[in-house]
Amino acid sequence: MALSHLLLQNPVFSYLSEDERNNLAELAISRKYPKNHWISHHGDHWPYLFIVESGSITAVKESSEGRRLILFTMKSGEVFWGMGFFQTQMPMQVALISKRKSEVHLWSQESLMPILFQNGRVSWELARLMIERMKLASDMVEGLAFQPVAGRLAGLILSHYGDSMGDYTRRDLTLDEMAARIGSTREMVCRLLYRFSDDGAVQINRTEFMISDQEKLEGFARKVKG
Amino acid sequence: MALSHLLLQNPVFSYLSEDERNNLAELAISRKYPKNHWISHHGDHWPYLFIVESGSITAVKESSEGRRLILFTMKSGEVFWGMGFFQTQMPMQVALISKRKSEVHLWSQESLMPILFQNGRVSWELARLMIERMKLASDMVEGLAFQPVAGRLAGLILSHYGDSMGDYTRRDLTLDEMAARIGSTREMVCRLLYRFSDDGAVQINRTEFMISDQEKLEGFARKVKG
DNA sequence: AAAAAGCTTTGCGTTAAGGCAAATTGAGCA
DNA sequence: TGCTCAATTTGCCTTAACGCAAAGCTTTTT
Repeated sequence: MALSHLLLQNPVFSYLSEDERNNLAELAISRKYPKNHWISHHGDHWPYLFIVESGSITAVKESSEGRRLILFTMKSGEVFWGMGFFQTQMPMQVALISKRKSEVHLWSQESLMPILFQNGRVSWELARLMIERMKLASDMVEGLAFQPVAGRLAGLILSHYGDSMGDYTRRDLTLDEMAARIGSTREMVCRLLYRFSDDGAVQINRTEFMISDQEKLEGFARKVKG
Repeated sequence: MALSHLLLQNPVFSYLSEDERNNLAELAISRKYPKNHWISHHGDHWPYLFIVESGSITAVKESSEGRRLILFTMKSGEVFWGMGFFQTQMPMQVALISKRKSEVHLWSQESLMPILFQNGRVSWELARLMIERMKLASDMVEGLAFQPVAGRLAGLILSHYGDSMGDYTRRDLTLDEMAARIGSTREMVCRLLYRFSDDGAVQINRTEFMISDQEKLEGFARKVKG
């Protein structure tokens, strides 16, 4: 069965004994979501922890004026939890949305807590995972506070298209998606892409895209406000 | 002794047995810092966890252009840790600075880890504490991404001067400090304070300050970009 | 194949945020 | 008391970041 395999591979749950793992697999609630399903909303009480089986789930913040900020995306094998899993009164800080047809396995706080109390190593590894998320949040704060929009966009391009350096690739992120990842607007993103192009850092047309000068793009990414 | 008392009061370490707590107290490294001492720098490898005995420690990010962002301040009884405490390779994301003469008790990763492995409840409580920090980071991200500077300043005023609603108080934060807490500049803060004053939300002069209309200030705090 | 829907691109005007420098004022100290 | 130094305040000017709306392409649907 796929779940026990996921657990065995997992950097947190692999520290359970085989029995405990089987027990855990029993307790799991498995859910399938269609594309673009809202799994939870900002403000919800949602005391669950889950592991992604397949598909992809994004964590998103939304402003009352309709702006979006995409914080991160989770794929197969990744673990996430609602704030309410640890702090009973605390509501969700983000919405969770399945970007594609996805399957996840959930545990409620009550069902998982005994296992965590019993097993310090697993709790520890969970804490390590939280540190990684903290790092993401920390980087986001730093970007928003110190970098101009152009710098954040350059960083996004490098991390997202960094592999296909020098080749023309299909543009697989819409302007709106890019904007939501850096906290800006589609128009700004469009203008900046062509500014990067004017500077020779990238080549771009309506459907394709290439990083032509990594150094230059890194230069943009390093620029700070002030 | 003060440390064992701190540990007994602490929401994390109070779950240790008395023996374990005494053992923990033995292992602690106690340090006194003068005012404005840099305990660690951004980028350091700093694998420690600590509890504040007295004074106050602030966590700060700095940009290469000299901008500052104050993330939070810790006082007596509060616990914090460097990223390296959990993830050996991970450098500090913030600098730690003692704002006043302060004393802290530190534990290195090696000395504390066995206790955490052994004691799932303590690890769990530590995870809960991390969730609280995550909430702070989450709020900061939301503010930076969605609120204009005026909104962030209004929020700061409400949380910092909210107690002394309606009374003239000494201005105990400099413009630079306020600016560093909301990710802006002293000049902006100054102008906005007087704009709030023009709108009747606050009263202000060079040395004193009063919230005169809480509702109005909350109105500013609620405004969002877009 | 035509039409609709969804993205992308760009011109134009506006506002928020910031930078610099000079003037002003307090607070602490010689 | 008078002086020094740090913090505050403000005028003036610049730039970054938008917002809107009109085109212009692609992709999907009918």
